[in-house]
Parts: sequence; structure tokens; C-alpha cells
Amino acid sequence: MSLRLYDTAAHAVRDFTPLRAGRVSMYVCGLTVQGPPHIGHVRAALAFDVLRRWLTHAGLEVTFVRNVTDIDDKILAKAAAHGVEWWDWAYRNELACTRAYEVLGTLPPTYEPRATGHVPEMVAMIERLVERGHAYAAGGDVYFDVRSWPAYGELTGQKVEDLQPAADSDTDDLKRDPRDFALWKAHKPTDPATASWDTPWGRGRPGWHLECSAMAHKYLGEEFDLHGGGLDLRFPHHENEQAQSRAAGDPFTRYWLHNGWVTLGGEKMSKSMGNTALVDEVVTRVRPVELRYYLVTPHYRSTIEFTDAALVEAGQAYRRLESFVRRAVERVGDVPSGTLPTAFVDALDDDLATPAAIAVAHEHARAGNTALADGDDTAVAAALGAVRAMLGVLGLDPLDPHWADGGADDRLTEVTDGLVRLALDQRAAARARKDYAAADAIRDQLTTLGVVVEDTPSGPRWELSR
RNA sequence: GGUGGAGUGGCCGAGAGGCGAGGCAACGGCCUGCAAAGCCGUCUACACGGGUUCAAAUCCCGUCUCCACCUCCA
Repeated sequence: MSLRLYDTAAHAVRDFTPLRAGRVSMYVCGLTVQGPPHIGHVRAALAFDVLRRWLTHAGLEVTFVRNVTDIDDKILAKAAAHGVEWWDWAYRNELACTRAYEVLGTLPPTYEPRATGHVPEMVAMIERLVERGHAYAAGGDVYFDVRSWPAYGELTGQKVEDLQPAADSDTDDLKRDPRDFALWKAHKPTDPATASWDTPWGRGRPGWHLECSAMAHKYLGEEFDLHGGGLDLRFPHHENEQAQSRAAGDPFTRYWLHNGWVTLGGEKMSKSMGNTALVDEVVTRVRPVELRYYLVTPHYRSTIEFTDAALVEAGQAYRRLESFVRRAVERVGDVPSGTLPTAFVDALDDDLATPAAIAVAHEHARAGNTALADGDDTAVAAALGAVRAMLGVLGLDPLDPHWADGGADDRLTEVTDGLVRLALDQRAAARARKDYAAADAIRDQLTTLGVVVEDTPSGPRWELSR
């Protein structure tokens, strides 16, 4: 495999060679389940889903771990505001996230650990850090000692001196340096008792960054291949993760991958800005597979400015591919996925260049359409196999059962087809006697009902309008 | 203040020294009784100002505009 990936730490595209031959270990930062997911959240999942599928396609055995952060300040605050238990709030949002991932066809991770289930692992990690002189307890909190780790800032090119002092300075008097970050937070009387755990430093709850280090260590080992997440996580989250893991003696990740934003009105989508597009809402306007196409087609590191027009356009582009696949299957049957065109492979190997990859799919669809028009079934089958293979890698195969119309009853479909055929026979009869007004009236009525009629060399075909 | 990123044709969106991605829309043609779908063609751009080069959207210098991170964030 000749995959090359952009490594944030190296600021460059690097050849990817797995730590262990034939296997890949990847850790992706999942969501803090404080609310239902918007399409920006889901874009991150999609980006790494494509990577995971590509690695799997290359024959590698992928261990994919994506965490759920189910305890943090905002979860506690929002749960309190809604008058529900924090764990209730966290879990209902976790379910909403899982549903959104599922609706968009992301493959489930190998494992999806929750922060609250890994307190002993975190405690163990803190102990290692304290022993090595990189962490200290203060007032029930435990902090990472930034000054004790000269490499601090290496991931994002920051110098400790240049960082703006943290704004939340209520704990600054406890810290040796304002840039020190909390590994563990002492229990506050205002927080629910259920949101605290016993530790050698007293009761408390996890700091944000520690969980990922502890869980990556547990499930992927001291060193693993890929660590991914959104751009905003580079600093401080990923910087801190790397610092604490390496200070604790783990080589940690070998490549850092970060996906770009989805923006709305030119600005990063975020709850606090009030400029979000929730997955549940967008999916009522376009089919999930079209939303996936929209989010997966641009390069994973580029910004996507979310607009309705672009979303609609993506749907149209996808339908072009889908339409070829459906018509080709009607002609030559359900041929198995073929081999991937070299240009497609080269594109994805080049830091997951999905735009170029999709372009190859469109080119093959066009060739397939030509073959369809020429009645060249061999070429149709070849194009169909190639297009399905390519779309399959991207999780966009229109024939994948995942995208099948839910709840469509086979009997009902049969009856519908029969009824439409009845109407089409009437139309054919009208056309035969050159009564085009009658023929067109039938077609118009079907159109009104949402049935689109197309005349083909082998007779009329119909499908539901999208 | 520090760090990182972006500005491409009517629109979306790639590319990153020379053979003008791909899609959407529009227009013209083919096909069709008419459509639809499809195919062919047209429109052809790289924020601005300099520079390097036989050749720059791509490299260098400068300028402008925008975004992100340094506080929770995909």
C-alpha cells in the first residue's frame, strides 16, 4: 500500500507505514455528548470512516476506537438546566449521536469507550505522571506540569511563553503555571455526588484531556498508528494528550490527522454561535446518502461552507451516479463490484483525495451511460462494476442495503409496479394511435403522483421522483 | 501578542511550475411524437501588486480580505 497522509505534527504529507504489518490502530476523538449532533460533528466521523474503509479495503485489519466523553462541565450544566440527571442527559445525546452516525452509514467503531468507565485507567496514568515528576496535586485537583515537559507545544508549534494566559483563572492560584492543565478535578459541592469518583487525591472527576490518553493506552497500547479529530482539537486537547502520554512514557500516536470545519455563514458551526444545522433536520430535506455525499466529496481537510444550494447540488450530482447504477442493473443485472480504477486508487492514496476519486466515478458513469445508449452490455457491466466498487469504498453504493428505502413492502412494490404498468400500457396504446394528448395526460398524472417516466430503447421505465 | 489555514469560472469544488479535474446551472446540438434520461459541444477562472522562469493558479517578496486555535468545541 502506498498511502500518504497529511500529518499535522509534521506539517506535511507522509508515507503511511503501519506500526505492525497488516494492522492499523486508530483513535478518533468522538463527541462530548452535551447535545444532539450537527453536520459538523458528523463530518469528522465521516472523514475517518472513509479512511477506515480505505485501510480495510487495502487488506489491513483496522482497530478503530472512538471515545464518548460523557462527563464534563457542559454536560453537568445542561443537565441541571433541564432538570435531569447528568448521566441521563449524556446518554440520551449519546444515543442521538449514534443514530446520526448510523443514518449516514458510518461503520461502527471496533470499540467505543466512555470516559466514565475508565476512571481506574486515568488514576493509573496520573500516578505514572506524578511519579515521573510531571504532575502534582493541589487542593484536590491534579495538574500536568507544563514546565516539566520541554516538548510541550511540539504538536502545534506553540511556545509556552507565547500562550495567552487561560481565562478561567479561578484555579490559577493552585497552579504552578497558568498553562498547567487539570488531569483531575476535585469534587465541588455544587456538583452531583454521582459525578465524582474516589482517587488517592480525594473525590473528583476527570479532566477533559486525560480520558483519551488513558483509553488509547488501554485499547491500542503505548504506541499506535493514527489519531484523528477536528481541527479545533489540536490545541489544547491534542497537544495536552500528547504531552501527558509521552511524559508518562508512551510513544503515543505516530500520525496526527485533523478534519476541517463545516461553516455556516462563514463561521464555524457551533452551539454557542447558534449557527448549527442538526443532522436530524438536514436529513428531512435530503436523503441521508445525499448528505453523506455532500460531506464526503470535498477534501477532508478543507472547509465546507454549508448552504442549501450546495446541498441540493450534491444531491443532484449523487443522483447522476445513482441513476446510472440503477439503469445499468436493470440492463445487465446485479454484477459484483469490480476492481478499482488506478486513478481512483491513486487519488485516495494521496491523502484521501476524495474529490479526485469522485471525479473518476463520474467519468466511469459517463462511459457507462454511453455504453447503455450503444447497447454495449459488456461495457455497461464493466462500468457498473467499477462505479459500484468506487462508491462502495466511499460508503455511497446506491445498492448497499443500508440505503434501501426503509419499510418498503415487497408486496406493495409489486402492486405499485403493476398499477403503473397498467397506466403505461394505456399510454403506449394512446401513442400507438398517435393520440399524444391522451398519452401526455397519463404521463402528467403519473408525474403529479411522483412517478417519473422515462422512455428507453427497451420501453418505458419508471421510478419515484426524489 | 503567538500559532495555523483560506481567497479558483454563474455556482459547488479539485489541482499546486507546462498536456486547462469533476459536478451543478445556462445555452446550442443529437436522440424523442413531445418530454425525461443520456450523449456531444459552448461559456474557462485562479484576491491584488511586484519578481524568478522559456513557462506560474502553482515558486519568491509585499499588500488586502476572511476564518480558526491559544477558554468548551468535530
